[in-house]
Amino acid sequence: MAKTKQFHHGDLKRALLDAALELLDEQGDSGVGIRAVARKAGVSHAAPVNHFKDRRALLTGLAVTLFDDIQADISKRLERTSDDPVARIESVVRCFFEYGANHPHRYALLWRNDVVDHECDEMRIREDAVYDCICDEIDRLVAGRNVDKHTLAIGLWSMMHGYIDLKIVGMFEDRADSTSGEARPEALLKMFRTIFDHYGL
Amino acid sequence: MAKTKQFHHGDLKRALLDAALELLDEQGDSGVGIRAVARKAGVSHAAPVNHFKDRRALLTGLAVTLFDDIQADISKRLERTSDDPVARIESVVRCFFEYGANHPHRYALLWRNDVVDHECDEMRIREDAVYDCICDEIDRLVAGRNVDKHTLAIGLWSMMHGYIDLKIVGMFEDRADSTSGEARPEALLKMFRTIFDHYGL
DNA sequence: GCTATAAATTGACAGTGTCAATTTTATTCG
DNA sequence: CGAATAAAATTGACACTGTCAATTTATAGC
Repeated sequence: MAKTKQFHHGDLKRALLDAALELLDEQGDSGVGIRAVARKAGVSHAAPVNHFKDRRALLTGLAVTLFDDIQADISKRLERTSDDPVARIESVVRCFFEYGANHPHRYALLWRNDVVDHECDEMRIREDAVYDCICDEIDRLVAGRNVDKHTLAIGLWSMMHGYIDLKIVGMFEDRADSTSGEARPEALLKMFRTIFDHYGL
Repeated sequence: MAKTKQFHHGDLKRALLDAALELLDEQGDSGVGIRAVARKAGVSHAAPVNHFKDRRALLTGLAVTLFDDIQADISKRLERTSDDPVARIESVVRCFFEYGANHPHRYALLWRNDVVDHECDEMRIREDAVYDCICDEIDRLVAGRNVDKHTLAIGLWSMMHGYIDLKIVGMFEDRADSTSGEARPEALLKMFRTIFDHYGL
Protein backbone atom coordinates (compact mmCIF):
# COMPACT_ATOMS: atom_id res chain seq x y z
CA MET A 1 0.00 0.00 0.00
CA ALA A 2 2.39 2.59 -1.31
CA LYS A 3 4.02 4.83 1.24
CA THR A 4 1.51 5.08 4.03
CA LYS A 5 2.47 5.62 7.66
CA GLN A 6 6.06 6.14 6.81
CA PHE A 7 6.44 8.84 9.42
CA HIS A 8 4.84 9.35 12.76
CA HIS A 9 1.54 10.26 11.32
CA GLY A 10 1.80 9.23 7.72
CA ASP A 11 1.98 12.29 5.59
CA LEU A 12 0.67 14.92 7.94
CA LYS A 13 0.99 17.67 5.38
CA ARG A 14 -1.79 16.18 3.31
CA ALA A 15 -3.92 15.62 6.39
CA LEU A 16 -3.45 19.21 7.44
CA LEU A 17 -4.47 20.51 4.04
CA ASP A 18 -7.55 18.28 4.08
CA ALA A 19 -8.55 19.57 7.48
CA ALA A 20 -7.86 23.13 6.38
CA LEU A 21 -10.12 22.72 3.36
CA GLU A 22 -12.96 21.43 5.51
CA LEU A 23 -12.64 24.33 7.90
CA LEU A 24 -12.45 26.76 5.01
CA ASP A 25 -15.69 25.49 3.51
CA GLU A 26 -17.44 25.57 6.86
CA GLN A 27 -16.27 28.84 8.34
CA GLY A 28 -14.25 30.72 5.75
CA ASP A 29 -10.59 31.57 6.11
CA SER A 30 -10.99 32.98 9.61
CA GLY A 31 -11.75 29.45 10.74
CA VAL A 32 -8.54 28.10 9.28
CA GLY A 33 -6.17 28.58 12.18
CA ILE A 34 -3.05 26.60 12.89
CA ARG A 35 -4.42 25.24 16.13
CA ALA A 36 -7.86 24.46 14.71
CA VAL A 37 -6.34 22.60 11.78
CA ALA A 38 -4.03 20.67 14.08
CA ARG A 39 -6.98 19.78 16.31
CA LYS A 40 -8.98 18.51 13.34
CA ALA A 41 -6.04 16.45 12.12
CA GLY A 42 -5.63 14.95 15.57
CA VAL A 43 -2.15 16.25 16.33
CA SER A 44 -0.75 18.67 18.84
CA HIS A 45 -1.11 22.39 18.38
CA ALA A 46 2.47 22.95 17.26
CA ALA A 47 2.82 19.98 14.95
CA PRO A 48 2.03 21.90 11.75
CA VAL A 49 5.10 24.07 12.15
CA ASN A 50 7.20 21.32 10.60
CA HIS A 51 5.27 21.56 7.35
CA PHE A 52 4.08 25.18 7.37
CA LYS A 53 6.18 27.74 9.15
CA ASP A 54 3.34 30.24 9.35
CA ARG A 55 -0.37 30.57 9.25
CA ARG A 56 0.29 32.49 6.07
CA ALA A 57 2.28 29.57 4.72
CA LEU A 58 -0.56 27.21 5.57
CA LEU A 59 -3.15 29.35 3.81
CA THR A 60 -0.83 29.80 0.86
CA GLY A 61 -0.29 26.08 0.62
CA LEU A 62 -4.04 25.60 0.69
CA ALA A 63 -4.54 28.16 -2.05
CA VAL A 64 -1.98 26.31 -4.16
CA THR A 65 -3.98 23.10 -3.97
CA LEU A 66 -7.13 25.00 -4.89
CA PHE A 67 -5.47 26.38 -7.99
CA ASP A 68 -4.41 22.88 -8.90
CA ASP A 69 -8.00 21.71 -8.61
CA ILE A 70 -9.18 24.52 -10.84
CA GLN A 71 -6.47 23.86 -13.38
CA ALA A 72 -7.43 20.20 -13.54
CA ASP A 73 -11.05 21.13 -14.04
CA ILE A 74 -10.17 23.54 -16.79
CA SER A 75 -7.97 21.07 -18.61
CA LYS A 76 -10.63 18.41 -18.46
CA ARG A 77 -13.25 20.72 -19.85
CA LEU A 78 -11.02 22.08 -22.57
CA GLU A 79 -10.58 18.57 -23.91
CA ARG A 80 -14.27 18.47 -24.71
CA THR A 81 -14.29 21.93 -26.28
CA SER A 82 -13.93 22.68 -29.96
CA ASP A 83 -10.97 24.41 -31.48
CA ASP A 84 -12.70 27.76 -31.68
CA PRO A 85 -10.75 30.25 -29.53
CA VAL A 86 -13.87 32.04 -28.35
CA ALA A 87 -15.49 28.78 -27.33
CA ARG A 88 -12.38 27.77 -25.43
CA ILE A 89 -12.14 31.11 -23.66
CA GLU A 90 -15.74 30.85 -22.59
CA SER A 91 -15.16 27.34 -21.30
CA VAL A 92 -12.44 28.59 -19.01
CA VAL A 93 -14.58 31.44 -17.78
CA ARG A 94 -17.45 29.07 -17.07
CA CYS A 95 -15.13 26.98 -14.95
CA PHE A 96 -14.45 29.97 -12.75
CA PHE A 97 -18.09 31.03 -12.63
CA GLU A 98 -19.10 27.62 -11.40
CA TYR A 99 -16.22 27.35 -9.00
CA GLY A 100 -17.08 30.67 -7.41
CA ALA A 101 -20.73 29.76 -7.11
CA ASN A 102 -20.08 26.31 -5.68
CA HIS A 103 -17.19 27.19 -3.38
CA PRO A 104 -17.42 30.84 -2.38
CA HIS A 105 -15.03 30.55 0.55
CA ARG A 106 -12.42 28.84 -1.58
CA TYR A 107 -12.68 31.43 -4.31
CA ALA A 108 -12.46 34.29 -1.84
CA LEU A 109 -9.31 32.85 -0.31
CA LEU A 110 -7.54 32.73 -3.66
CA TRP A 111 -7.44 36.51 -3.91
CA ARG A 112 -6.74 37.47 -0.33
CA ASN A 113 -3.58 39.47 -0.33
CA ASP A 114 -2.91 39.43 3.40
CA VAL A 115 -3.16 35.75 4.21
CA VAL A 116 -1.92 34.35 0.90
CA ASP A 117 1.54 35.03 -0.49
CA HIS A 118 1.09 35.67 -4.18
CA GLU A 119 4.77 36.44 -4.69
CA CYS A 120 6.13 33.00 -3.90
CA ASP A 121 7.06 30.70 -6.76
CA GLU A 122 4.47 28.04 -5.99
CA MET A 123 1.67 30.56 -6.38
CA ARG A 124 3.10 32.40 -9.36
CA ILE A 125 3.43 29.17 -11.28
CA ARG A 126 -0.21 28.27 -10.71
CA GLU A 127 -1.48 31.72 -11.49
CA ASP A 128 0.58 31.86 -14.64
CA ALA A 129 -0.84 28.53 -15.71
CA VAL A 130 -4.48 29.52 -15.45
CA TYR A 131 -3.82 32.97 -16.82
CA ASP A 132 -2.12 31.47 -19.86
CA CYS A 133 -5.18 29.32 -20.51
CA ILE A 134 -7.02 32.48 -21.45
CA CYS A 135 -4.13 34.49 -22.85
CA ASP A 136 -3.05 31.82 -25.28
CA GLU A 137 -6.48 31.70 -26.82
CA ILE A 138 -6.69 35.44 -27.00
CA ASP A 139 -3.34 35.43 -28.73
CA ARG A 140 -4.72 33.06 -31.33
CA LEU A 141 -7.82 35.19 -31.65
CA VAL A 142 -6.04 38.47 -32.17
CA ALA A 143 -3.30 37.02 -34.36
CA GLY A 144 -1.52 40.16 -35.41
CA ARG A 145 -4.53 42.40 -35.78
CA ASN A 146 -4.38 45.90 -34.39
CA VAL A 147 -5.94 45.15 -31.01
CA ASP A 148 -4.21 45.27 -27.64
CA LYS A 149 -4.45 41.70 -26.52
CA HIS A 150 -3.39 42.60 -22.99
CA THR A 151 -6.31 44.92 -22.54
CA LEU A 152 -8.58 42.26 -23.92
CA ALA A 153 -7.26 39.64 -21.53
CA ILE A 154 -7.28 41.94 -18.54
CA GLY A 155 -10.76 43.17 -19.35
CA LEU A 156 -12.15 39.70 -19.62
CA TRP A 157 -10.42 38.44 -16.51
CA SER A 158 -11.48 41.52 -14.56
CA MET A 159 -15.10 41.15 -15.51
CA MET A 160 -15.05 37.47 -14.65
CA HIS A 161 -13.41 37.97 -11.29
CA GLY A 162 -15.40 41.04 -10.41
CA TYR A 163 -18.69 39.33 -11.05
CA ILE A 164 -17.82 36.29 -8.98
CA ASP A 165 -16.45 38.38 -6.14
CA LEU A 166 -19.34 40.82 -5.99
CA LYS A 167 -21.83 38.00 -6.22
CA ILE A 168 -20.23 36.43 -3.14
CA VAL A 169 -20.40 39.73 -1.29
CA GLY A 170 -24.07 39.98 -2.22
CA MET A 171 -23.68 43.20 -4.18
CA PHE A 172 -26.18 42.22 -6.84
CA GLU A 173 -28.77 40.78 -4.52
CA ASP A 174 -32.10 42.60 -4.54
CA ARG A 175 -30.44 45.38 -6.47
CA ALA A 176 -30.38 44.02 -9.98
CA ASP A 177 -33.42 42.08 -11.08
CA SER A 178 -32.58 38.59 -9.94
CA THR A 179 -35.34 36.72 -11.74
CA SER A 180 -32.93 35.62 -14.43
CA GLY A 181 -30.01 35.56 -12.02
CA GLU A 182 -29.00 32.06 -13.02
CA ALA A 183 -28.53 33.13 -16.61
CA ARG A 184 -26.56 36.26 -15.77
CA PRO A 185 -23.13 34.68 -16.26
CA GLU A 186 -24.11 33.61 -19.76
CA ALA A 187 -25.42 37.08 -20.48
CA LEU A 188 -22.09 38.53 -19.43
CA LEU A 189 -20.27 36.15 -21.73
CA LYS A 190 -22.55 37.12 -24.55
CA MET A 191 -21.97 40.77 -23.87
CA PHE A 192 -18.23 40.34 -23.88
CA ARG A 193 -18.52 38.49 -27.17
CA THR A 194 -19.77 41.70 -28.72
CA ILE A 195 -16.35 43.13 -28.00
CA PHE A 196 -14.75 40.37 -29.99
CA ASP A 197 -17.24 41.02 -32.75
CA HIS A 198 -16.49 44.70 -32.69
CA TYR A 199 -12.85 44.05 -33.45
CA GLY A 200 -13.77 41.56 -36.13
CA LEU A 201 -12.32 38.62 -34.24
CA MET B 1 -15.90 75.70 19.56
CA ALA B 2 -19.05 73.76 18.89
CA LYS B 3 -19.63 70.70 21.00
CA THR B 4 -16.16 69.58 21.98
CA LYS B 5 -15.41 67.60 25.13
CA GLN B 6 -19.05 67.09 25.92
CA PHE B 7 -18.45 63.61 27.27
CA HIS B 8 -15.51 62.05 29.00
CA HIS B 9 -13.44 62.05 25.91
CA GLY B 10 -15.29 64.30 23.54
CA ASP B 11 -16.81 62.24 20.82
CA LEU B 12 -14.80 59.09 21.07
CA LYS B 13 -16.61 57.44 18.21
CA ARG B 14 -15.07 59.85 15.75
CA ALA B 15 -11.64 59.45 17.36
CA LEU B 16 -11.91 55.68 17.11
CA LEU B 17 -12.80 55.83 13.44
CA ASP B 18 -9.89 58.18 12.78
CA ALA B 19 -7.50 55.83 14.52
CA ALA B 20 -8.99 52.87 12.70
CA LEU B 21 -8.46 54.56 9.35
CA GLU B 22 -4.82 55.25 10.13
CA LEU B 23 -4.22 51.66 11.14
CA LEU B 24 -6.04 50.45 8.06
CA ASP B 25 -3.83 52.48 5.75
CA GLU B 26 -0.68 51.36 7.54
CA GLN B 27 -1.33 47.66 8.09
CA GLY B 28 -4.51 46.67 6.34
CA ASP B 29 -7.60 45.41 8.10
CA SER B 30 -5.69 42.87 10.17
CA GLY B 31 -4.12 45.80 11.98
CA VAL B 32 -7.49 47.26 12.87
CA GLY B 33 -8.20 45.52 16.16
CA ILE B 34 -10.35 46.82 18.96
CA ARG B 35 -7.43 47.02 21.34
CA ALA B 36 -5.08 48.59 18.83
CA VAL B 37 -7.64 51.24 17.92
CA ALA B 38 -8.33 51.97 21.57
CA ARG B 39 -4.60 52.29 22.22
CA LYS B 40 -4.18 54.71 19.36
CA ALA B 41 -7.11 56.79 20.56
CA GLY B 42 -5.65 56.90 24.05
CA VAL B 43 -8.41 55.06 25.87
CA SER B 44 -8.65 51.78 27.69
CA HIS B 45 -8.92 48.54 25.79
CA ALA B 46 -12.62 48.08 26.46
CA ALA B 47 -13.75 51.63 25.85
CA PRO B 48 -14.83 51.09 22.23
CA VAL B 49 -17.52 48.64 23.27
CA ASN B 50 -19.79 51.55 24.07
CA HIS B 51 -19.74 52.69 20.45
CA PHE B 52 -19.08 49.45 18.56
CA LYS B 53 -20.29 46.24 20.09
CA ASP B 54 -18.00 44.12 17.95
CA ARG B 55 -14.84 44.20 15.93
CA ARG B 56 -17.15 43.52 13.04
CA ALA B 57 -19.24 46.53 13.98
CA LEU B 58 -16.12 48.66 14.13
CA LEU B 59 -14.94 47.58 10.70
CA THR B 60 -18.45 48.01 9.33
CA GLY B 61 -18.64 51.49 10.75
CA LEU B 62 -15.32 52.28 9.15
CA ALA B 63 -16.48 50.95 5.79
CA VAL B 64 -19.54 53.16 6.04
CA THR B 65 -17.39 56.27 6.37
CA LEU B 66 -15.29 55.14 3.41
CA PHE B 67 -18.38 54.82 1.26
CA ASP B 68 -19.40 58.30 2.31
CA ASP B 69 -16.02 59.63 1.21
CA ILE B 70 -16.36 57.93 -2.15
CA GLN B 71 -19.88 59.19 -2.60
CA ALA B 72 -18.77 62.74 -1.86
CA ASP B 73 -15.95 62.43 -4.36
CA ILE B 74 -18.29 61.08 -7.00
CA SER B 75 -20.83 63.82 -6.47
CA LYS B 76 -18.20 66.49 -6.68
CA ARG B 77 -16.82 65.13 -9.91
CA LEU B 78 -20.23 64.62 -11.48
CA GLU B 79 -20.92 68.32 -11.05
CA ARG B 80 -18.08 69.04 -13.44
CA THR B 81 -19.18 66.43 -15.95
CA SER B 82 -21.34 67.02 -18.98
CA ASP B 83 -24.84 65.68 -19.36
CA ASP B 84 -23.74 62.82 -21.59
CA PRO B 85 -24.64 59.55 -19.84
CA VAL B 86 -21.53 57.77 -21.07
CA ALA B 87 -19.29 60.58 -19.86
CA ARG B 88 -20.98 60.51 -16.47
CA ILE B 89 -20.66 56.76 -16.17
CA GLU B 90 -17.00 56.97 -16.97
CA SER B 91 -16.52 59.70 -14.38
CA VAL B 92 -17.89 57.44 -11.69
CA VAL B 93 -15.72 54.55 -12.79
CA ARG B 94 -12.66 56.78 -12.77
CA CYS B 95 -13.42 57.74 -9.19
CA PHE B 96 -13.24 54.10 -8.20
CA PHE B 97 -10.15 53.43 -10.25
CA GLU B 98 -8.32 56.25 -8.53
CA TYR B 99 -9.63 55.34 -5.12
CA GLY B 100 -8.45 51.77 -5.48
CA ALA B 101 -5.03 52.86 -6.69
CA ASN B 102 -4.56 55.47 -3.98
CA HIS B 103 -6.05 53.55 -1.07
CA PRO B 104 -5.72 49.82 -1.72
CA HIS B 105 -6.34 48.81 1.89
CA ARG B 106 -9.48 50.89 2.07
CA TYR B 107 -10.83 49.52 -1.15
CA ALA B 108 -10.10 45.95 -0.12
CA LEU B 109 -11.96 46.43 3.14
CA LEU B 110 -15.11 47.57 1.39
CA TRP B 111 -15.69 44.15 -0.13
CA ARG B 112 -14.67 41.91 2.71
CA ASN B 113 -17.61 39.74 3.53
CA ASP B 114 -16.37 38.35 6.84
CA VAL B 115 -15.38 41.51 8.70
CA VAL B 116 -17.93 43.90 7.18
CA ASP B 117 -21.67 43.43 7.50
CA HIS B 118 -23.14 44.20 4.10
CA GLU B 119 -26.66 43.33 5.22
CA CYS B 120 -27.11 46.09 7.75
CA ASP B 121 -29.09 49.16 6.78
CA GLU B 122 -26.20 51.60 7.08
CA MET B 123 -24.20 49.68 4.49
CA ARG B 124 -27.06 48.91 2.16
CA ILE B 125 -27.99 52.57 1.97
CA ARG B 126 -24.46 53.55 0.97
CA GLU B 127 -24.07 50.75 -1.51
CA ASP B 128 -27.40 51.56 -3.06
CA ALA B 129 -26.37 55.18 -3.40
CA VAL B 130 -23.17 54.53 -5.34
CA TYR B 131 -24.77 51.75 -7.34
CA ASP B 132 -27.55 54.07 -8.39
CA CYS B 133 -25.02 56.59 -9.63
CA ILE B 134 -24.17 54.18 -12.40
CA CYS B 135 -27.56 52.55 -12.85
CA ASP B 136 -29.43 55.80 -13.28
CA GLU B 137 -27.16 56.82 -16.12
CA ILE B 138 -27.44 53.40 -17.74
CA ASP B 139 -31.20 53.73 -17.47
CA ARG B 140 -31.02 57.01 -19.35
CA LEU B 141 -28.71 55.45 -21.86
CA VAL B 142 -30.83 52.43 -22.62
CA ALA B 143 -34.12 54.29 -22.49
CA GLY B 144 -36.50 51.62 -23.59
CA ARG B 145 -34.30 49.96 -26.15
CA ASN B 146 -34.11 46.20 -26.25
CA VAL B 147 -31.03 45.83 -24.05
CA ASP B 148 -30.89 44.32 -20.59
CA LYS B 149 -29.77 47.24 -18.50
CA HIS B 150 -29.07 45.02 -15.50
CA THR B 151 -26.55 42.99 -17.43
CA LEU B 152 -24.97 46.18 -18.66
CA ALA B 153 -24.71 47.62 -15.16
CA ILE B 154 -23.45 44.40 -13.64
CA GLY B 155 -20.96 43.90 -16.41
CA LEU B 156 -19.53 47.35 -16.05
CA TRP B 157 -19.40 47.22 -12.29
CA SER B 158 -17.84 43.76 -12.38
CA MET B 159 -15.12 44.81 -14.76
CA MET B 160 -14.39 47.89 -12.73
CA HIS B 161 -14.24 46.07 -9.42
CA GLY B 162 -12.38 43.08 -10.82
CA TYR B 163 -9.66 45.22 -12.32
CA ILE B 164 -9.10 47.21 -9.13
CA ASP B 165 -9.14 44.11 -6.97
CA LEU B 166 -6.78 42.08 -9.14
CA LYS B 167 -4.45 45.03 -9.50
CA ILE B 168 -4.19 45.20 -5.72
CA VAL B 169 -3.47 41.49 -5.54
CA GLY B 170 -0.77 41.96 -8.14
CA MET B 171 -2.35 39.65 -10.68
CA PHE B 172 -1.39 41.78 -13.67
CA GLU B 173 2.13 42.52 -12.55
CA ASP B 174 4.82 41.16 -14.85
CA ARG B 175 2.18 39.14 -16.60
CA ALA B 176 0.56 41.65 -18.89
CA ASP B 177 2.85 44.14 -20.52
CA SER B 178 2.99 46.88 -17.97
CA THR B 179 4.67 49.54 -20.06
CA SER B 180 1.40 51.33 -20.63
CA GLY B 181 0.06 50.21 -17.25
CA GLU B 182 -0.96 53.69 -16.25
CA ALA B 183 -3.21 53.96 -19.27
CA ARG B 184 -4.81 50.57 -18.77
CA PRO B 185 -7.89 51.87 -16.93
CA GLU B 186 -8.63 54.22 -19.79
CA ALA B 187 -8.18 51.40 -22.25
CA LEU B 188 -10.70 49.34 -20.33
CA LEU B 189 -13.17 52.18 -20.41
CA LYS B 190 -12.65 52.56 -24.12
CA MET B 191 -13.17 48.85 -24.61
CA PHE B 192 -16.40 48.89 -22.67
CA ARG B 193 -17.56 51.81 -24.72
CA THR B 194 -17.56 49.52 -27.74
CA ILE B 195 -20.31 47.61 -26.02
CA PHE B 196 -22.40 50.73 -25.82
CA ASP B 197 -21.64 51.38 -29.47
CA HIS B 198 -22.63 47.87 -30.41
CA TYR B 199 -26.11 48.40 -29.01
CA GLY B 200 -26.34 51.79 -30.67
CA LEU B 201 -26.41 53.68 -27.39
C1' DG C 1 -27.46 68.92 45.33
C1' DC C 2 -28.94 64.30 44.50
C1' DT C 3 -30.00 60.73 41.70
C1' DA C 4 -30.19 58.07 37.38
C1' DT C 5 -27.67 57.21 33.29
C1' DA C 6 -24.14 56.96 30.10
C1' DA C 7 -19.01 56.42 29.49
C1' DA C 8 -14.79 54.63 30.55
C1' DT C 9 -11.72 51.63 33.42
C1' DT C 10 -10.11 47.42 35.35
C1' DG C 11 -9.71 42.63 35.56
C1' DA C 12 -10.56 38.27 33.90
C1' DC C 13 -11.32 34.39 30.48
C1' DA C 14 -10.67 31.63 26.46
C1' DG C 15 -8.61 31.57 22.29
C1' DT C 16 -4.87 32.56 18.96
C1' DG C 17 0.14 32.45 16.59
C1' DT C 18 4.71 31.60 17.53
C1' DC C 19 8.80 30.11 19.69
C1' DA C 20 12.16 27.13 22.63
C1' DA C 21 13.07 22.96 24.91
C1' DT C 22 12.06 18.21 25.00
C1' DT C 23 10.68 13.66 23.80
C1' DT C 24 9.55 10.27 20.39
C1' DT C 25 10.18 8.04 16.08
C1' DA C 26 12.42 6.91 11.71
C1' DT C 27 16.47 6.69 8.77
C1' DT C 28 21.18 6.03 7.86
C1' DC C 29 25.65 4.46 8.48
C1' DG C 30 29.35 1.76 10.57
C1' DC D 1 22.19 -5.68 13.77
C1' DG D 2 22.83 -1.68 16.66
C1' DA D 3 24.14 3.02 17.45
C1' DA D 4 24.19 7.75 15.82
C1' DT D 5 21.83 11.29 13.47
C1' DA D 6 18.14 13.71 11.74
C1' DA D 7 13.28 14.49 11.38
C1' DA D 8 8.69 14.83 13.50
C1' DA D 9 5.71 15.63 17.08
C1' DT D 10 4.77 17.08 21.96
C1' DT D 11 4.71 20.12 25.81
C1' DG D 12 4.94 24.44 27.91
C1' DA D 13 5.31 29.17 27.73
C1' DC D 14 4.71 34.08 26.04
C1' DA D 15 2.35 37.98 24.25
C1' DC D 16 -1.50 39.17 22.01
C1' DT D 17 -6.47 39.30 20.73
C1' DG D 18 -11.89 39.79 21.33
C1' DT D 19 -15.33 39.76 24.64
C1' DC D 20 -17.64 39.95 28.90
C1' DA D 21 -18.80 41.31 33.98
C1' DA D 22 -18.05 44.24 37.71
C1' DT D 23 -16.57 48.72 39.00
C1' DT D 24 -15.51 53.51 39.00
C1' DT D 25 -16.15 58.10 37.00
C1' DA D 26 -18.40 61.87 34.91
C1' DT D 27 -22.54 63.88 32.90
C1' DA D 28 -27.62 65.34 32.69
C1' DG D 29 -32.04 66.21 34.51
C1' DC D 30 -35.14 66.90 38.32
